[in-house]
Amino acid sequence: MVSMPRGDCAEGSQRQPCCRRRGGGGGALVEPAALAALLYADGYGYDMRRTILDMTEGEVDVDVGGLYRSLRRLEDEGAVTSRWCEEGTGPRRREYELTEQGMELAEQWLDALRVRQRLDELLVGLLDGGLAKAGRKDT
Amino acid sequence: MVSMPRGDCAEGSQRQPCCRRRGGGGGALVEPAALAALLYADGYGYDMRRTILDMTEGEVDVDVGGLYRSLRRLEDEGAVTSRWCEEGTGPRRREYELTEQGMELAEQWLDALRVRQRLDELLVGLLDGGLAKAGRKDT
DNA sequence: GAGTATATATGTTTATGTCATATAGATGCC
DNA sequence: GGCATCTATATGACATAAACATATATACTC
Repeated sequence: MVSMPRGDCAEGSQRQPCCRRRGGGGGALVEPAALAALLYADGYGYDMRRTILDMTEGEVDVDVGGLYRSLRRLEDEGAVTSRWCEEGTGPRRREYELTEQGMELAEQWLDALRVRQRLDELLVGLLDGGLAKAGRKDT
Repeated sequence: MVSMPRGDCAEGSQRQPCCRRRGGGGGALVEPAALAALLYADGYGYDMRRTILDMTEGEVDVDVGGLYRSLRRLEDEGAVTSRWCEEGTGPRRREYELTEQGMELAEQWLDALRVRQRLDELLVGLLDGGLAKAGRKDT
C-alpha cells in the first residue's frame, strides 16, 4: 500500500512478516481511502489515486488495481454508483459517486479504524515496554 | 481477533468489510502480540493467550489456533525456540522462548505498527473531515 | 511509427484473521 | 465406571485484502 518498512527481515526464510513485501497483512486501507476521496469529491479511479496522494501529502499511495477492484465491490454493495464519463479526451473514465449507504459505510470504517488505532497503540506500548525491559534501544 | 465493531453493515450483501465478521482485513496482530508476550516472559501458547488478555486488560483476545500457527512460523524463521515442558500435570506444553532474531523481529514489528498507526491516523482524519463536511455527525 | 501518459481491468501470490473441528490428558462429579 | 469440562496443541476451511504483474485501449508528442 505504502512504504511499510521493508528492512532486512529474518534471513533464511521466504516469508516477509511485518516488514513484508506483499500480502494483505498490513490491514485494510484502500477501501477507506477510496471512501475518503469520494467524500471529498466525486471522481474516477485513476484520479482518485492522485487525490489520495495529495490529501495525505504523499504518504498513502494506493495500488490502482486494488482501487478499481475496491470500487467495483463498493458498487456491488450499493455504497457507490458509477457512470461512464463522456467529457474530456483520452480513455473513457468511469466516474463514481457516494450513496447514502456509502456515507454510512464511511462512518463504520471510521469506527473500525479507531478500534485498530487503539489496538495498535496497545501493541506498540507492549512491544516498546518489552524491548526496553530487554535492554533494547527504546527507539 | 478482538471486538471490532460488527454493527449492521450495508444490507443486501454477503460481504462484511470494515465491520466484517471474518477474514484478515483488520491487519496483523497475532504475531506482534505473541512477540510482546514472549518479551514479557517465556511461555506456552495456551497461556500466552491469557497473558495477552491480561496485558491489554481484556482488549486483545487472540485466536488460539492462529497463535499456534504463528508460533510455528516464528520457530521456522528462527525468531523463537521451543521445547516440550515436562513439569506440571495435564496435557503437555510446548514452551517458547525468544531468540536474538526474535528481538530484532519485535523491533521491526514496532516500526511497522507505528507506520500503520500513522496511516490510520491520516485516514481517520480524512474520513472524519469528509463526513463533517457532508453534514454528518463528527462522532 | 515509437514511446509515453492516461485509464480501466484482471490474474496470481502472499499474509492474515476467524471459525470449526480433532485429539488427548487430567480432574471432578454423580 | 461413565461423562462433562477444562487444559493444551494442532489443523482444515474460508474470507479479506494487499502487492505485483500484465493486458487492453485511447490520446498526445517527438
